[in-house]
Amino acid sequence: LAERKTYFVDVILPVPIHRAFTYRLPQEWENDVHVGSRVVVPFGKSKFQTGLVTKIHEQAPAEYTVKYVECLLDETPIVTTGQFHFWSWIAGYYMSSIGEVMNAALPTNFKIASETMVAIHPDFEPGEQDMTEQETAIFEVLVIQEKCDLKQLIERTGITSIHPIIKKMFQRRILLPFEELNDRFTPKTATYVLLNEELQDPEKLAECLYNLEQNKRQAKQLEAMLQFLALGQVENGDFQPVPKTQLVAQGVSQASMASLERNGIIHTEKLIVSRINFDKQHVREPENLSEAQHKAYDEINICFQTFNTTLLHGVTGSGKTEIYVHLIQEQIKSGKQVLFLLPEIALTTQLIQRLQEYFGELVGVYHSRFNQNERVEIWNSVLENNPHKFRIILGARSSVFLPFSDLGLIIVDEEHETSYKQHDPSPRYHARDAAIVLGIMHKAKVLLGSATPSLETYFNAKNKKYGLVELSERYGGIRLPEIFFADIKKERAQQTMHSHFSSFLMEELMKTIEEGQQAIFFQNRRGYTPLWNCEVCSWTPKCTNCDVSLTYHKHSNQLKCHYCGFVTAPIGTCAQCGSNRLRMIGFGTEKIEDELILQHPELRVKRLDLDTTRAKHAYAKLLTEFEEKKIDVLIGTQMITKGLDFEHVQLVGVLDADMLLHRPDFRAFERSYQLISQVAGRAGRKHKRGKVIIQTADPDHWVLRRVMEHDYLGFYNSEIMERKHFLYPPFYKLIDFTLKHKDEKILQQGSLNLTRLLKEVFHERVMGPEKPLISRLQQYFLMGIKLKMEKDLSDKKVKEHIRGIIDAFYSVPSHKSIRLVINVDPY
DNA sequence: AGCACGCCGACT
DNA sequence: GTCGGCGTGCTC
Repeated sequence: LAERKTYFVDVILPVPIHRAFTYRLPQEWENDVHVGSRVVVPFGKSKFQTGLVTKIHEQAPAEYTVKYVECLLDETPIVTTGQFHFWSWIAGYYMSSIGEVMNAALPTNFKIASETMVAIHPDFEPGEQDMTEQETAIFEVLVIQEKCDLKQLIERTGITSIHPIIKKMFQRRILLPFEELNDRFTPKTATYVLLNEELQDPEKLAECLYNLEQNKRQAKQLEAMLQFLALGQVENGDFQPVPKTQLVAQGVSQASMASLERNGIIHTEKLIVSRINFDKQHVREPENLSEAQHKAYDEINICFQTFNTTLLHGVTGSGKTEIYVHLIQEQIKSGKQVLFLLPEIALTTQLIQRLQEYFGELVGVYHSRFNQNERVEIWNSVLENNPHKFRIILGARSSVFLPFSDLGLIIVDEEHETSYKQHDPSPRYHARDAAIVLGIMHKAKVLLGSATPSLETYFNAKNKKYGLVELSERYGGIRLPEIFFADIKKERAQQTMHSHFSSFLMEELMKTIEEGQQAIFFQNRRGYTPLWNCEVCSWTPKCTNCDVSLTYHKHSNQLKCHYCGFVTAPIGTCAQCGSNRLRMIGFGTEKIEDELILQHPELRVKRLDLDTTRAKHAYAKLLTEFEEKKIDVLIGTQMITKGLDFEHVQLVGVLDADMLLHRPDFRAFERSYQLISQVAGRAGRKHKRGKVIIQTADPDHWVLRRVMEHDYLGFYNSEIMERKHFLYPPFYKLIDFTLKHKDEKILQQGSLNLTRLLKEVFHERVMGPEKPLISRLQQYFLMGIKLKMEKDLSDKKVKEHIRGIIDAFYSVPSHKSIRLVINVDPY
């Protein structure tokens, strides 16, 4: 009798532990398990988790008793070996665990845990499928409960080994993971015209058309019907719904459609316009490139021969997108996959639509706030390298994690955007930098695009690490806006200020409105007043959980903490000295809105910031209203700077440039240059040059001068000198350590100890410990330590050292309760 | 990161 | 006397 081998699997679990977990594999799955298959495993005292198999072996661990794999979810891998390499790079470089990377990479619906909610599949028809006794038991619980997590389901049904059954029920589309509907991005609906059911039969349809033809009074209806049939016809002779707007565009009148509906031939329905499926019939050829665009396109291709990564530095409105489209087209022709990265907010814009018009269903949109089932669908489609679907992925930062196997090109649009850097849950990766590494792994080319490149990127391009292509001509000959300064200091002295508005700005606003045009006011701060201040003792109200002064929101009449969400009622008297002389310092979008309305009640003023776009559809609604000229002045935070083009914006006002410039952060000037240039780019139309007015107390500030002259290179040259002088990126690499603890004493001691340990290895490269700007967040005191390192230090060694130091740090009992956050390349 | 186990204060 | 606070240590 041959001896049976026992197999074990090493599994990645979504926990911040730098260790592999070994499980024993039941015999029944020995032949089906693969590296890259998901398994459900017991983890901890009473929980289940989804893990990913990284290794199959026969070495039984000696020091502990191994648990069994509970359920094998995939008979074929869902993650490629290439992805494992990429994940390890992310984990190593950004100092997170591989489990955390997995967590960021996999769509939620891939992960089944004890707390996963399941529900009955909406398409499930009762009686259609035979169910076992156990399946029926599960089903019945869900009939009553609608949704239920797996832990409860085990309790209610008494089935101990529930995962394999759930897995089958998912596959048979009886159940699905339950997902809360996301309000902000609910599916877009449109009215569609459909053929009535009985006319789907070709004979009936022919008869119907004949009848229409016979009756001269129904000529219009016949015409409408023929239009409809032409638009709706698909290859196999069936008819699909046609958008009503499309029929109207073809000249079909509402009246004839209504008649057809009355005669029982057609009907209309509100249908969801799918974001990922696109009608093949709309595919059209990309526009031809202008001469300048064509030149840039050729240069990019030349750069790609020598460089993995190339920067396309194109001024706003130079038509970078058209160049991207042509590059994508080339990749598609040679059968390659394309990844197109965009900042989170830009994903809601016209760009998606435009690409879908060119590439139809080859375009897939991958966005954390889209439906999770759609995400799984895209994942699987990319994984199987389906040549007809989702060859082009348009996505936010997390789309670098898709299972590409044949990637030819990665485009990172608006490369300088800070939202490419993940902040909160670890891994704190930068999608642009990760994309470059991904490109190298795939031998794919990477194109970075921006009108205002990050210093790092431009530095690399200048130093021949990346290719560089400049596109300085605006498409269609539209001129860059003219930029002026409103000297706040002077106007204050002359008393010509109208509250926060200079008379210069107001005069220009009135001119703009008289000409029937629109204006955008930019103030990068929401709320009403960021600071209340007692005139007597200079006390300010602060958050009880964070070391942050509270922002007053007038509309809700609340004092809010923008860091933890703490809310309290406004106070009339100083809590310290009891005086009632509280004055407001600074201003946010809300106050701008209020005062503009107060001064000009005739203007239609709206505000676009986090507070006004939280509600369902609010963002899209505001934009449409603005587009339709139902708003004269749109006041907004940086949300309005992102990739939106409005036809009628003639004036852009930057209300407080100084606030941007004087932030205590080494990137403040860079951010200011980028933000102001971006808002400025919103001004101007086909026939008239736009105007930008920047309110500042220091109109001679060199950064503002460079903005005014549209002189990126000049800005870059000065700023890069500063960076070099003060040992900042791109010359030096930064790693931030943040320690958190509820007890300030313990934190202080811990910070000093960690600093000492770091200094033993890194010496003068260690800065701190220092109280960060916000020294308390959500009841935790914070302490910061910075590491500034020469670029040529071995990254691997640096991180090995840091690992060792952290282990040494946590071996001290009193440090165990201190939380440590490491941020590599902080933004 | 969760989460169970375990040791000290304010309540029936 | 207990219920529950969150400090500590573990997860194959």
